Amino acid sequence: MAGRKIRNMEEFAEVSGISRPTVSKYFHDPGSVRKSTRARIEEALERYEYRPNIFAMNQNRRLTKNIGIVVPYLADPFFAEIARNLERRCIDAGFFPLLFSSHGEQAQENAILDSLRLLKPAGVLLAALGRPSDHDHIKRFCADVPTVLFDSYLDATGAAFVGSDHAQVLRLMVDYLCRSGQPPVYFEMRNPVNPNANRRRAGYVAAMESLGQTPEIVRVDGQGWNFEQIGFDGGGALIERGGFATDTVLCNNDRLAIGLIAAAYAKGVKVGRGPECTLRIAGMDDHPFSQFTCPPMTTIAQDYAAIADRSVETLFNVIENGALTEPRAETLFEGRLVMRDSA
Amino acid sequence: MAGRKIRNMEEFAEVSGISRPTVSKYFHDPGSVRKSTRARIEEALERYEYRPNIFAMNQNRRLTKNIGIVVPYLADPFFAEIARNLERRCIDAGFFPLLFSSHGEQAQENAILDSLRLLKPAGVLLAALGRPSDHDHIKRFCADVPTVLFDSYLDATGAAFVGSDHAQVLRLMVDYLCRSGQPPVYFEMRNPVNPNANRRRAGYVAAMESLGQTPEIVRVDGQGWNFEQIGFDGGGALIERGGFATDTVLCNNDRLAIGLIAAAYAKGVKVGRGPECTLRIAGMDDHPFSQFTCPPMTTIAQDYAAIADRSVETLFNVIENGALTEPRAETLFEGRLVMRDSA
DNA sequence: TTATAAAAGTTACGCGCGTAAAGTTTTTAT
DNA sequence: ATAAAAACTTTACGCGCGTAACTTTTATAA
Repeated sequence: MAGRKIRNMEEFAEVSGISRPTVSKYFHDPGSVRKSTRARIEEALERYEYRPNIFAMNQNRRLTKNIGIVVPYLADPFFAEIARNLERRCIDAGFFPLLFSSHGEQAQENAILDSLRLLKPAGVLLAALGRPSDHDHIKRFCADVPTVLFDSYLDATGAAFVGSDHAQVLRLMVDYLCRSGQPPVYFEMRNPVNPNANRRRAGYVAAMESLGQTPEIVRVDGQGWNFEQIGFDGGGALIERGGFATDTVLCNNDRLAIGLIAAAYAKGVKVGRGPECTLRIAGMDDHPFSQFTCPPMTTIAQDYAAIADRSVETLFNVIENGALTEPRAETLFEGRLVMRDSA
Repeated sequence: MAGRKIRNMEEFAEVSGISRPTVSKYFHDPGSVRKSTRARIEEALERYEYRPNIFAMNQNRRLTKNIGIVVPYLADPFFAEIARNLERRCIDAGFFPLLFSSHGEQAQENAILDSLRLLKPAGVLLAALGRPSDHDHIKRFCADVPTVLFDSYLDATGAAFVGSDHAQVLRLMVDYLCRSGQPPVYFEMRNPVNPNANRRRAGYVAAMESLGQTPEIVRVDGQGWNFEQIGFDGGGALIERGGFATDTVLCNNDRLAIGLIAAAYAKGVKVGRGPECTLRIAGMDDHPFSQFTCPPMTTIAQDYAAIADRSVETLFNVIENGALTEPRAETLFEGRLVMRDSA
């Protein structure tokens, strides 16, 4: 750690006594150079603390080490948690993750994809906005860059899809709720920005019908990603107007459920399974905060780590071998019922 | 929107009938070229949809348009929300934000700073890990890159600091709690990773003493950033062992309070100000979910938007004029008491 | 119309690195 | 020891763009 400052690979090659192309090779793959050469480079590396400029590297490389990660809304803890898992796995695999949030806006999503293209990423992990997305734009992007879609389903786009099996998830939850009490009413936003809303609703309807129950859907107004607030406001109004068709509510996602549970508390409605309770509320996602609602929320856990693992793994596969299967590979993870006290 | 694909500025210059250097000038500042030239370029721009490669631009530019944003832990909604605000403001100002999370690890923070240096960012907005940070590493970085620190205070590092006035915040909260009931016990983690823990504790002690009260601090064990869990576990154990010295608890931050409120609920302890309540719990930060706890949390709001605004504004100032003031500028925002029902 | 300034074009080099080709040295195998 | 293979060095060019120096064209003024 000393001496002159190293400004580029040329200078570093000089002080290490190795030619620049060989040094370049070393950084591309340390195992590709002779042991004695590696030793000399690594010794110099300790003395001079040089690191190649990753953005200059990417200029000529066919395969860069950049991985783009795009989520629709990063302030949503679900995506924050997924992103955290994805980043870690990319780093562990020697890649350089770059994280972007579309902030719920199509223009932003498109802009991110455009910028990402310039970064020449080895691959991209994309959770699209869903309905608000510019599908053509995304498709064009996927044609140029190896892309694995996750969480948010877009038809026939990208090299692979990793998400959750909403049909199974809803069946699981609806089964449980019907078995343990009154059939659930489904609670969602009227204009859902959440990318999976439609599939979940369909899953609910199918599950109810297969049990011989009539589906009952309640929709509340609200714009944007402030789900808790929307659940709180809409739920509160509904409770005041006499409550739901049954004593059981299944929310489209945990954040909506968090709002609804808070609304019930505010209105003095006891939530839970106990004898003195008059409302059961269930969510979906096993949001990081759902275990801290009062009462703790019964929900369906998505295996964040597994989704992240499989997404990254699939992407690396696509990067190395190209999109193998003609109809793109789709991995759907099953959910796990997390029994807590709210339903 | 048609014709051949434009691969670089050279090709675009060709189809627009303008020389490449002039085109380059146009992209640097559209107003710097003749009106007729600008018209021709913009016309070609519509026909061919070309955008310069931002990462190649940055290679030679003195001042790039990249802004690095670094937060200690992005899965924490507080930082997610701040990051969202910062990103938006950078985009609006024509910059290109790049977001990184240190994931609570020093090695990660250092690696991010190293990579960021290569991006030749115009400036960096850094919320450091705090205690776990490699202060020397950060200082060296700040010497090379215009950096505004925010939220997490590091002594004499960076060109400016924007954060909150913990002394004022604690005074406000302690005053309120003492005035409205028993004096608060302070609840925190034994080994806080949260960067502001020390200043907050000091603020608590000072505020209590100025009111003639004896500070009482309770510390719970726990590692990492899973604050709710730590608050839940530690708080639950404390409640079982007989509770706190007074009936009022002030938590180091909202997330800890969320856990503690959940623990109280689980143990059947009524939280709030009402006559039947036996525990008051207050937090700090006005975390996005704090209004949905049961009961809704009384806390101190930090003005996310103002902090983000000022941070970005300060950074732009530093970028344009260099670090003006010798002792770096420090902006401390006051908090606002958010009276809800938990205390 | 002519002088003059401003803008645009031309040419050339540089950023930090990838990478291919050709020649040289070292290692491994025979 | 000798041949073959492997690893290295040298040389040179390219990525997409910034930018400086110089020449030519265009706009403005007198």
